[in-house]
Amino acid sequence: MQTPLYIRSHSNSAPKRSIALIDVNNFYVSCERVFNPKLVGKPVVVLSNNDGCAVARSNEVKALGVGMGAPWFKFKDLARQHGIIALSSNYALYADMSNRVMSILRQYSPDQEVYSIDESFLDLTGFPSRDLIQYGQDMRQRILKWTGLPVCVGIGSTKTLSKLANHCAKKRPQFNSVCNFNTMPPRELDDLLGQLDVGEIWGVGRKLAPKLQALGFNTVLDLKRADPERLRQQFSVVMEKTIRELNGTVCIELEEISPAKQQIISSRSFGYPVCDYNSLAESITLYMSRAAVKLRKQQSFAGSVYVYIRTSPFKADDPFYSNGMTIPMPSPTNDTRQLVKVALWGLKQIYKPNYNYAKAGVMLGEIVSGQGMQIDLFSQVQTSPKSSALMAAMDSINRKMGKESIKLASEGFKRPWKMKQESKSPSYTTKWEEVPLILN
DNA sequence: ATCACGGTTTGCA
DNA sequence: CTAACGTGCAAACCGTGAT
Repeated sequence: MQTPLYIRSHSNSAPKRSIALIDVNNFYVSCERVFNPKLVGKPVVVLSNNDGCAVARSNEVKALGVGMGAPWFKFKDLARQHGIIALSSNYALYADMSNRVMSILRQYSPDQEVYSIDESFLDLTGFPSRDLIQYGQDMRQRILKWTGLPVCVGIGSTKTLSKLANHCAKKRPQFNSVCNFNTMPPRELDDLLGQLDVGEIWGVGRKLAPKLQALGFNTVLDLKRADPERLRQQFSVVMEKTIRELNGTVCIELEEISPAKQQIISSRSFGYPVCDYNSLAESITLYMSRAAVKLRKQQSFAGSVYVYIRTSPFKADDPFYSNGMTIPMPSPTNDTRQLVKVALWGLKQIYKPNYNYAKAGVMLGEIVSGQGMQIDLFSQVQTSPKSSALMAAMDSINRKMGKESIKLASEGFKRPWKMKQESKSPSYTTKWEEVPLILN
């Protein structure tokens, strides 16, 4: 079970970095296929919360032209024609599978940044560069064997380059799912970068790509050769960093410990339009409870609360209303009850009857750390021992007994507004009662 | 003219 | 059967009032 890990050799001069980006192919769809092999080879999409739009597509679905984020009701007909199987998202399953993948990857380097639910950076600097392709193949094999999930590995000297290498590993069969830019001859690499669209670059999206193209930067190579100073004027410091990273200068370091959030959001669209104050109040209570759990998990305190509600911007015949307000806390807190109370007060201020509300949410702001207590004299965090003991007890019970075993009564029990999830798979790995019995 | 601020918009994944 | 378009975060941007 223990595979030999390379011993990293450190030289005194700053070595060329080897940074790997490992990412699961079509992650949510692949998770579903692990537990339901009938889905293999078929066109499958996973829908966002509320069964709103496509957030993961199998290759078969991509081939049918369904874009990322396509609204479900708009391609339902196409789905029927081609037998696309649409599933609601099952975050309990994906989170659990993600944890398994991440802990396997952790065996391959002491320096890991978990970048998203399905992506991880590993710093492989000092590992013999020519062997890294084999090392990457090793990761792939092990993850496939132990979790059933297919991954691709991209390696480069910066995070931006490793992202691009990963893209090549996925799209270009000659790389066989592992692509190492660092072992390619410079000319060959530039030739490859010259074939990649500028929009493939990490941080260049829907808006920036056309702007860059208008300036004549069509390929990754074009941007790599751009003048970072000049583009910084025209765009921003982020663009300058991107260009330098394309040239192999590390500007974006691995963040092994994720920095504490400066703001924490919890919001949801409703399954059905909501008009009455009480339903809104229930949902706000629930969202604030979740936000407060996140806040305490990073051991912080919030100095302000933002609460907002809005109708659907898509329904032309319904009158539109959107409002929100920020409420400063007298002193930073992480007590659910106090935060909920303030949020509900805010809701009362912005609520107007007779609108069809489609979404509500809360945001915690002016977040300060509870550890360093980097707070000025006038706003000391004052947590009564009673409050923090209660919150700690709540969190620990919910950790042990499952989410929301204990909650405020005002969160509501019926939740008629709760989101639509019409075809969710069982939580195979986290809920016994949902696992189907297999007899014979 | 410049700054700090808060609220809003933009952009990305 | 209806009607139906996500969420979380940071950074940039922008108007305003104070200095």
